[in-house]
Amino acid sequence: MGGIASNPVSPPRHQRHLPQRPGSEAKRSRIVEIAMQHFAEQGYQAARVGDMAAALGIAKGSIFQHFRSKDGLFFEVYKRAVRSFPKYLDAPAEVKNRGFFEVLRYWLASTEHLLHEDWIPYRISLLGNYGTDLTLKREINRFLIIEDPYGTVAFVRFGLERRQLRKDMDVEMIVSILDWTVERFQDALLTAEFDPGLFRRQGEMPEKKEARIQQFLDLLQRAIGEPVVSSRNARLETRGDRRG
Amino acid sequence: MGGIASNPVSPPRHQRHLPQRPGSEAKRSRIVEIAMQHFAEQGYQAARVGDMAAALGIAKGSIFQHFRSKDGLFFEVYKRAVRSFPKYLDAPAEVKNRGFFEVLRYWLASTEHLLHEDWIPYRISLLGNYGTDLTLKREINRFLIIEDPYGTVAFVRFGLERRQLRKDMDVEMIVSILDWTVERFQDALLTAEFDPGLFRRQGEMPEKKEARIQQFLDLLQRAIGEPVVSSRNARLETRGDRRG
DNA sequence: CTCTTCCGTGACTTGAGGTCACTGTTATGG
DNA sequence: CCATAACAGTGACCTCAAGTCACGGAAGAG
Repeated sequence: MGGIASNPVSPPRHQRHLPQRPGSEAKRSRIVEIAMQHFAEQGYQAARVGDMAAALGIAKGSIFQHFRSKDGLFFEVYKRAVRSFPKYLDAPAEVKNRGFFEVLRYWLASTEHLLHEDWIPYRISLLGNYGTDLTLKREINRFLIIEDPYGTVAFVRFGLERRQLRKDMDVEMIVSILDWTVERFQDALLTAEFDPGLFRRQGEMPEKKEARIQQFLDLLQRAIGEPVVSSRNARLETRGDRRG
Repeated sequence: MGGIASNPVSPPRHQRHLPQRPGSEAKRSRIVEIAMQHFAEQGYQAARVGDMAAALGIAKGSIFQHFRSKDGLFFEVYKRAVRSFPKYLDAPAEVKNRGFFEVLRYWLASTEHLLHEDWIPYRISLLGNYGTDLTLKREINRFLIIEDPYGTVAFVRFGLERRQLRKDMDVEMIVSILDWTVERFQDALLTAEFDPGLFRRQGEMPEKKEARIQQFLDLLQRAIGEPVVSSRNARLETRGDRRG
């Protein structure tokens, strides 16, 4: 060493400093908000950081002062979008009282409505799931595991406590299956009208939508639901039982 | 607008002419082959068209004579990769004789092995499914629907004929479910060792892999399998029936 | 051998992400 | 109330990769 101890400028890392001043957080937030619009409207690649800066009335460089890169900015946008979604157990109490699969039905049926109100975060999550680089996707998945933003784990526990889910599978497996299929089913439902051709199959959705949801719920119930034993203490009173 | 279209389609005027000379197809093929390597190794964004040209010993411009854009080139690469995979019903005859779910088990168990032999096409399909732009993904999905490269539809028909799949669901629904879950399950199995952290959950895979496959098959069988009616001409002799 | 058609080329253009030395701006301290 | 330091913001600038094009050479056809 032997340098002058008071020299604080020694860091060879010319790492850009993260904002620290009070008003800074608000600015970051504004950037994220505008960026979300742009990403949602244009897609990841086509969205231009320069345009966002222009829309904000600031210099492009300023954006890179707050976010290391376009990827980093998108990641922040993605996190905000996903956090804005409701969790499974945010369903109304009377729905929750009717049990696991009714909660699921509730969300499947109302997603479309929520989407019409505010399609931007949905589009962002779609981009994050299917429309970015794999390196970013890795980051995103880590986030999803850590935060569990839809509260899937808690929801599965809820189902297990109510004895509506099988106990002979690991929780992990159930959570995975639920995540995968619900996500895809929802995407198929939604993109059928918003993004024709983006997802496969699931032809027309006019008024067959409810029927599809029913079919899907039945399927899930068979797959991960507690089996109905013909002669035992079947506590079915809380289950929304209908079957073709 | 700006579709993906790899083949420069019918120039409206004196646009660049598409290749017609005999040796041209072979050259196209060589480009796709090298491009596949580069995309697989670097990812979509990081792969450089210039590098591919250099590796081929040709000029960068030449690549753009055969493929309209990087996107178009990737699309061609993707198609080749996916077409190189076996179809469900390509399983050995003795496996097929054991029925639908045994065919599934066969592929799930052997995918890892196939992957070790040749990981490049697998990586490409991963990129196509999760790591490119949404516009490209739309093109990809159209292709998957039209070509059905894994023969899922035929496979489901096979299962229906053998009365191993429920008849109270549309074929489309079964195909969708199968596509979704198998794809994700496979990705989770494979990336667990090839791409740690890319996919969610499905913790350690050491020797529990077989158990996981079994669990997954059981689950699928409950979900889409023909229900086992206690007292009927249950033709179970061909089913791999084990249960915890 | 010549003419036409095609093919490959590489220098060039375009344009987006990202950087940096500098300048205003705001908070602290005497 | 000014001096000083730390920071926020700037925009000209850089880098680098996709995509273009006028040209020269090669491969048929006659």
